[in-house]
Amino acid sequence: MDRPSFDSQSLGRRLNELLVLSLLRRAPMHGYQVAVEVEERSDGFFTFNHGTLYPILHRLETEGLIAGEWSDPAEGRARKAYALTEAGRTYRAEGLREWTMLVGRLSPFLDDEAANDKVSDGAA
Amino acid sequence: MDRPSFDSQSLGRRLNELLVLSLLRRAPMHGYQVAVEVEERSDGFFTFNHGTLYPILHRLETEGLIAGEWSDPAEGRARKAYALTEAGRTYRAEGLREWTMLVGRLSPFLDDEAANDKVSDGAA
DNA sequence: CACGATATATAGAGTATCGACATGTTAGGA
DNA sequence: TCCTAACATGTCGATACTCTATATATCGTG
Repeated sequence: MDRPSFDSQSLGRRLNELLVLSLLRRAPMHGYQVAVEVEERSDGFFTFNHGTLYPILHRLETEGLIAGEWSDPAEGRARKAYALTEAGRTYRAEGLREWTMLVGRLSPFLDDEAANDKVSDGAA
Repeated sequence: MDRPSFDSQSLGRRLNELLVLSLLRRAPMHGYQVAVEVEERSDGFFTFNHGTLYPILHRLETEGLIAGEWSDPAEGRARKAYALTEAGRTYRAEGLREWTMLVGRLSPFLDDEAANDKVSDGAA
């Protein structure tokens, strides 16, 4: 039983991937569009620098989690639309579970008033 | 306008700090004890490698968020007990708010079924 | 007296984001 | 037509953090 432990080093990367995969889940998008959508839909809370986003997309594509396809050259400006693959869907679901677990596990550490009440593993 | 935005790069660091500060909030502890408590109280989900924990403690002390005090040499094994300072308490509260905000902001991106319901004026 | 657990500390390696730079296209106004 | 801004993708060096391994020293027990 590999009890899922927490890796603080890759947390940022995982979260960024989760953001991208979740956006692509609704509909295929190209890179620039992903950046704009994330920023707009979060009121500027989440942002993607180009130097961050494109390497992420390349990585996800290399790993087979998303599939990129260049637009028809006849259709004007060249764009690469990314679609979520089956593996990507699975990966996203797994990442979502892990995120939820992290939030849940962290909670008792953060609000220790509640923890005091609940987890009195011994009279202090 | 300092709308708090999200910094994925320092997320791991912030979370580790939040864990440490939250533990120290209950009572002063020395480094080794922090590592043991975190691991025990989370059933092994969170762990602190020594090479990770001690630099964190040094950093927090340098920034005045915790105050370390060496044990009385007469009391046997040398230990450095860290206590949360006033600044540390403030910093922890702020970090907690930011964490809560992150979780809240991320939520609509992750479960977009719910978002679908909410964004479109669906007659639920 | 040797050994493992306790306790703190540092150095080197690896990895990922960030900011800057680079390239080319499309649409609109002067 | 020319020029500018927005669109669209891409790469590279600097930076910053954790992780693994190593080092030192004390305490209790057999």
